[in-house]
Amino acid sequence: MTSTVDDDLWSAVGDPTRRRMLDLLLADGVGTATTLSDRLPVTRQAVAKHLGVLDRVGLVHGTPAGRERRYEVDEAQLARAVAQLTAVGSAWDGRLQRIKRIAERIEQEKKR
Amino acid sequence: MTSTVDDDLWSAVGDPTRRRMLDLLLADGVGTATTLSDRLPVTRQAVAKHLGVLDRVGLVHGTPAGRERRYEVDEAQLARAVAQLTAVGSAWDGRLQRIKRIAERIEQEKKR
DNA sequence: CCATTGTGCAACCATTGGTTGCACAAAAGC
DNA sequence: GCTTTTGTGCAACCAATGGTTGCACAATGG
Repeated sequence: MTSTVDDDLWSAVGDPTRRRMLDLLLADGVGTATTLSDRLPVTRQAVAKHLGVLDRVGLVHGTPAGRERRYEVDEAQLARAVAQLTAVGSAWDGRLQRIKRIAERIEQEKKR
Repeated sequence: MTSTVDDDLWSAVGDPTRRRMLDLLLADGVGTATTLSDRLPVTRQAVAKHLGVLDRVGLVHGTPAGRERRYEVDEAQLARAVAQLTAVGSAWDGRLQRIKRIAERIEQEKKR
C-alpha cells in the first residue's frame, strides 16, 4: 500500500531541482539561496522558492545570519523521506517478484 | 550523485495519483481509465491524462480492445524506476550516515 | 434499431516552477 | 562616514500541468 506515504514529503523530493539542492546541501553542510543558485541552472529566486517548500515540509531549516539566510538539511526528516522511498520501492518490488513467480509457474504448467 | 537519475521516470512516479494508479494496476493486472477512476478520487479524464504520461515514459502500455483501451504495467520499466528510487535513497542514506559518524567523532574529541 | 457505455477531444481553471525587475538592508571599501 | 557592493524579499508575469466540465462519437447490448 502506498497509502502510508506522506504525499507532501514525497512531492517535495519529487522535484529534480529540489533533489539536486538537497544533494548540494548534504555535500556542503550549509548553503544560501545565492550559493546554491551558483551551482544550479536556475535563478536565485527559483531556488529561494524551493527552499521555502523544503522548509515548509521540514526537510531543511533556515536561520538568518546577518544579511543572509543559511539553510541546512534536517537529517531526521530526510531520513524519514528516505525510509518512505525505500518502502514504496520495496512494496513494488515485492509485487513484481510475485508476478514473476506466477509467470514462471504458468510456464511450468505449460511444459507438463 | 542524483545526476544518474532519469528525471522523466522519477517525476512520472512522483505524482501521488499516478503512484496509486500503478498500485491498482499492479494489484489487478490490468485496467482502463474508467475502471481506475472508479477507485480514485479523480475523474476518468484526469486518469486518462495520467495514463498518457505513464505510457509516454514507458511505465505502462495500453492496447485497444474493442471499444476500450486496456493498460498494464511494463514490469521491466517499473523495475528500473524502483532501482532508481532505491539508488537515490541509499545515496542519501550513505551521506547521512557519514555525517552521523563525523558528529560522533567530534563528540569523542570534546570528551578527551 | 435504440439505449447504454467507454473513449477522445477541447475549453477552461488553479497551482506551481520558472523568469525579470525592483526596493531595501547589511557588509565592505575608500 | 558615505558610497558601492552584495544578499534578500516581494510582485508581476509566463508556461506547463493536474484537475474539472461538456460534448461528440464508436462499440456493445437489449
